[in-house]
Amino acid sequence: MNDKLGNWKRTHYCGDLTSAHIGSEVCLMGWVQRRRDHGGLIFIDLRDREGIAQLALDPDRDPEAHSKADKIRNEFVIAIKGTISPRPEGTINPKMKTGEIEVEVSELRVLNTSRTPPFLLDEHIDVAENIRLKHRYLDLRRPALQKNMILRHKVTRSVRTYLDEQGFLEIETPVLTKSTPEGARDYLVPSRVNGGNFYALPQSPQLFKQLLMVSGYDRYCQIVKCFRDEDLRADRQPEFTQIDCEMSFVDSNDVITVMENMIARIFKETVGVDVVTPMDRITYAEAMERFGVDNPDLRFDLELIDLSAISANCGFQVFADAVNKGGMVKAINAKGCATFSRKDLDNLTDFVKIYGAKGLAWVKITENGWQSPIAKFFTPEELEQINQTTGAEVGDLLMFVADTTNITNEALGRLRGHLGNKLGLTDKKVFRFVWVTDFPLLEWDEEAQRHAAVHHPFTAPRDQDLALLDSDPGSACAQAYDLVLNGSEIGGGSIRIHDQQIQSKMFDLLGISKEEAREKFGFLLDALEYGAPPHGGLAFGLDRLVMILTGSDSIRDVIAFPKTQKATCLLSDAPGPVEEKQLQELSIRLRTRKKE
RNA sequence: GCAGUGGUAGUUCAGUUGGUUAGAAUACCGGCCUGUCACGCCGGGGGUCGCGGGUUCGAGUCCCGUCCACUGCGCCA
Repeated sequence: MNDKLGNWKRTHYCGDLTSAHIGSEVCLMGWVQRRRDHGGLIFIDLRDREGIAQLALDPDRDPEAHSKADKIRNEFVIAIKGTISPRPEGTINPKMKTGEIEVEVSELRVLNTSRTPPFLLDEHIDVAENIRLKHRYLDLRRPALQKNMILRHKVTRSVRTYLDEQGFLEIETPVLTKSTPEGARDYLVPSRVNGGNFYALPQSPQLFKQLLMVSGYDRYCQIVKCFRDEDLRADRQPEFTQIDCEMSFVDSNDVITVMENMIARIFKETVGVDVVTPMDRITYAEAMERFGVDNPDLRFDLELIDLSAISANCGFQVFADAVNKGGMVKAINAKGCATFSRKDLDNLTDFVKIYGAKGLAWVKITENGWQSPIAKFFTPEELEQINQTTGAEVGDLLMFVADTTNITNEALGRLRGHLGNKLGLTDKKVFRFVWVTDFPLLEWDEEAQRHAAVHHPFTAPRDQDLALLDSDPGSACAQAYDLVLNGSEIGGGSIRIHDQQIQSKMFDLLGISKEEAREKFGFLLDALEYGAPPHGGLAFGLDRLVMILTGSDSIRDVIAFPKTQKATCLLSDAPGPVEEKQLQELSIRLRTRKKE
């Protein structure tokens, strides 16, 4: 059966071996990636978290080890002692990091056997995700995921080193806390001792980090789990990790500077990329105008062009109506895309419809002018005006959306991103950062017929916009900033309100009564009255950041034990039912109970 | 909650107009093989066609329902 580990000590990781080790006696431990049995000679690819090394077992050199190797199968755990030797002439494997050497095995111990794994743990194997998730401990044994986990570790190590150097203190905040109905849906935890009452898991440590500022810990940070009970996406999990920071006696520029230097440090130390600082900044208004979204991907152009002025009186009713009803007409000029087929264009039309656009007008610019279903609606002068404004040249494809401002921007903005991908303009090795600043403070919630905070209710308005809170609150801008990387929001923050009176005014604007504010946020309002310093901060989404650094398409590939789209864990089968007794202790009676 | 895609051997997939015993590759098992590296050669075993119902002489294939995974919309201060 299995051998004992005995007093063997591992001397090297498989992946670390190089020709510099030739002649060394080594002891390796790991998993069998693959066994190649030539009848006489047996090769074993031994894998550990750092890589793969080839073991050579010669029946003449060590018959005992060779006969043990005969029975070894994939994913057995073995330990070997042997000598590093150069591979014979002509058998060097340039595809392997350790391909110049192999281990001449002298002794072999089988530390454990393995059932045949449900899937091969090779790089090139493609397995359905539900099967990977069910056997996550095997999936995590694959080199690709191990690389991701190791890189994730390096990111948090960089963050902690940098923030420590900058004088930040890592302080933990409660995980069992109070439900705040603003924002995302809370995960609730019933209290046994206080029957009928519930804790909430934090959506972010927002209030506690502000309290820490009041307490004088003027630079706080925490790498912290946050929870939001909302539906999942490829880049969204219900529990996720934030790099959370807060600083006192600072303005937006101070926060941005400290944070972009942290990002530069991370990129240098994890992927060896030099990030140029200071990073670009654009205002929210400019982002919407040029890109239609507040998280623009600056790796490519394809900017949105406003044709509202030209369209207001044009002969095409769809365009004119959109503008005259207060909406807008915008276009994208996809250079050289006049070759798109009718089917391509139909697909793009379906794409913009997802975002509420009623359709996508298009024009192919040919030698003979406009080739387009809408060409007949425009006068030659109007055609010329549109050509000039969009910079249209022969071979180009113009695409138009005419709708409300919001729908036009969103539909074309998303189409821009979609085209960027389709046209291969989104190189994953390129990292383009941009700070988006001056977000609106409030947005009008049509359903609730009141203002809602764009960021959160503790975000400070710009100093110059304070007066607007009384006259025209909807046009006030916030001291808020998002960091966008390659079209993905990786972090966001703001200067907070530290003046209790302004905070009260914000609650008024948000339609939160004095009583309600006291009940929900009383402890914060009180704290603001005891010498709260000016402060602000920011939180990065660690998972998304690592996703981009590793080039992953799914957030699940950078989380060790992620959840499915229905927020279940296929490995542990969570969530699951509980004993009736447990429910009784929690004063909970279920409306329905699944039959066991 | 909604829309789309998918679910057939351990795994990745094919399966025509509804028609013989549901195939391939790979993995697995056995045999052979002393320089392979996704080794090779020979042989073998392996299927609740996601689940439930219906139509039919006959369903992997058509219809209804349902479950699961993924992508997106709504949602996510």
